[in-house]
Amino acid sequence: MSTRGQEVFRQLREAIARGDYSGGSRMSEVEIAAAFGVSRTPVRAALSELAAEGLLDYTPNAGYAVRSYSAEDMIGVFETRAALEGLAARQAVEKGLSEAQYAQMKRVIEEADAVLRNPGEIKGIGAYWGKANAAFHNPVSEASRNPHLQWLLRKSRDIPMVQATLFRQPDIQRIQKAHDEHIYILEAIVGRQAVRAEALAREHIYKAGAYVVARMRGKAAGAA
Amino acid sequence: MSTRGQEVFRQLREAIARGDYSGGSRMSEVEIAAAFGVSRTPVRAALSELAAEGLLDYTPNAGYAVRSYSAEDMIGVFETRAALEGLAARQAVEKGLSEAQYAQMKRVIEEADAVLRNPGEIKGIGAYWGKANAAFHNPVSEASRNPHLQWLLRKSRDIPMVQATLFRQPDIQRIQKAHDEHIYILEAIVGRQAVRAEALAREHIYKAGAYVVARMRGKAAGAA
DNA sequence: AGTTTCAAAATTGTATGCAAATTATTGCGA
DNA sequence: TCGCAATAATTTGCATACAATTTTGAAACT
Repeated sequence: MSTRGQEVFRQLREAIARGDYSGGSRMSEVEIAAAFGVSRTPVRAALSELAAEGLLDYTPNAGYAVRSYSAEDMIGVFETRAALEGLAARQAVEKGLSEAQYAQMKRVIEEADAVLRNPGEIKGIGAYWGKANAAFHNPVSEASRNPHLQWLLRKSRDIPMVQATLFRQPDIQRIQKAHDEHIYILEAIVGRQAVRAEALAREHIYKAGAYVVARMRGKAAGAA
Repeated sequence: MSTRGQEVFRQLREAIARGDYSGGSRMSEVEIAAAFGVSRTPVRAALSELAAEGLLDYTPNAGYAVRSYSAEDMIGVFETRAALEGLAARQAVEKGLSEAQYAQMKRVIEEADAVLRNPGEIKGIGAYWGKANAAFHNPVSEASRNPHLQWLLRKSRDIPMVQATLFRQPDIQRIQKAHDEHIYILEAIVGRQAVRAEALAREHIYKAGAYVVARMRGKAAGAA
C-alpha cells in the first residue's frame, strides 16, 4: 500500500488535469487536508510534488496555486510535445512494438472505429475519447524503451486545461480526424517507416495543439 | 529571503549534480538534517522535490536514494536531449537572438578560443569548460522563448553523473571539438539557417552523449 | 473620497513526538 | 557453515503545536 501523501498527490493530480480547479486558484493546505481527512503534513508533501511536476506554482510563504498557461505558453508546450512524440514514434519503429503494444493500439482503433460509426452513443464521447487517446499513445512511448523520454512526455501531456479543453466539450469532427491520423501512425510504425512515423506523430500533436490554442483564444475572446 | 527547505533543496541539488553522492546511496533524513542544522521537516520537503525532479528515487517507507543511470538509460537521456536542444536551436532561429544573447554566446566562444590556444592554463580547464558550455547553451534555450522547453531541457541537463563525467577529468581534444561545434552552431543561428542549426545542435549533443556513455562503459569495464 | 498605517486574522514554515514500517542483528536449527 | 526466524534498532510517515510571514480589514490621516 502507498502513503497518504502519495494518495493525495494522485487524486489532486487527476483533479487538476481534469480541470476541477480553475487556473490561478489558491490551494489551501487546511482546506485540502480537511477534504481528505488528513493533517497538513501529507498535503504539503503532495503539493510540493505537484509544484515540482509543474502543475502548481509555488511562492515561498504564500503557498501554492494552480498554474495557468497563456496561449503562447500552450503553443510552446505543444511544439515541444510534438518533437517528443515524434521521437517516441521513431524509436518505437527502431526498437519494434511488442505483441501486447501492437494489440492494444489495434484494439483502440477498432473500438473507436465502431464507436464513431454509431453517432447514437455520442453522450460521453469526450471522456471515452480521452481514455482511448491515452490508450493509443501510451504504447508508443513505452515502445521507445526510453525512460527519460517517457518521463518528459508525461510532463508534457498532463497539463492543466488541456484535457478539459480537448475532451470536455468534444468536437466529433476533430475526433474523427484524430482517429484517422492514429490509423496512419500505426501503419507507419508497423511498416517500419521511421521517418514517416515521426512526421505523422509530430503533425498529429501539432494539430491538437493548434486546436487547443484556438479554443483558448476563442473562449478568451468570447468571455471578453 | 527563501525558506530553509528551498535552501537545502538548492544545495543538495548542486551536490548531486556535481557528483558528491555516488549513485544509489541512501539519503538519510536525520543525517542531512544534522548536516544543515535544521529539523527533518524542511529536509523532507527538499528530498521530495528532488525526487520529483528525477535526481532521487523514492520508495515509500524506505526513503530516498540517489538515482543511478545505466548506460542504456543515459543513451535515452541524450537522444531525448538532442531532440530538445535541436528544437531550441531551431526556435532560436525562428524567433531571433536578442543582442544580449548573441553577445554572451560570442563572448564564450572568443574566451574559449583564447583559453584553448594556451595549454598552460590547463589546470581547472574542466570546471572552466563546464561553465562556459552552460553559458553558451543557456542563451539558445532562452531565445526559444518556450518556457516548457526550457523546463524540460533543465531536467535533461542536470542529471547525476553527467557533469562529473564530462568536466571532472577533462579531455582537451573533446573540448576542442565541442568548441568548434559551438562556432558552427552560432554561425547557423545568426545566419537564420534553421534546419542547419537544428541538425548541428542535435549532433553536438549526440556526440556528448556518446562520449559520456563510452566513459561509463569504460569505467565499468575497468573496474570489473 | 482616497491613501496610509497599523493591528488582527489567516496561512504558511518549522520543530518535535509518536506510530508504523523497514532494516539490521541476534540466536536457533539443519 | 549456511539459512531462517524472531526481535531489536533504525528510519520513515503523520499529527500536532508553535513561530514567522503574509494577507486582510478597519481606523486614522491627508
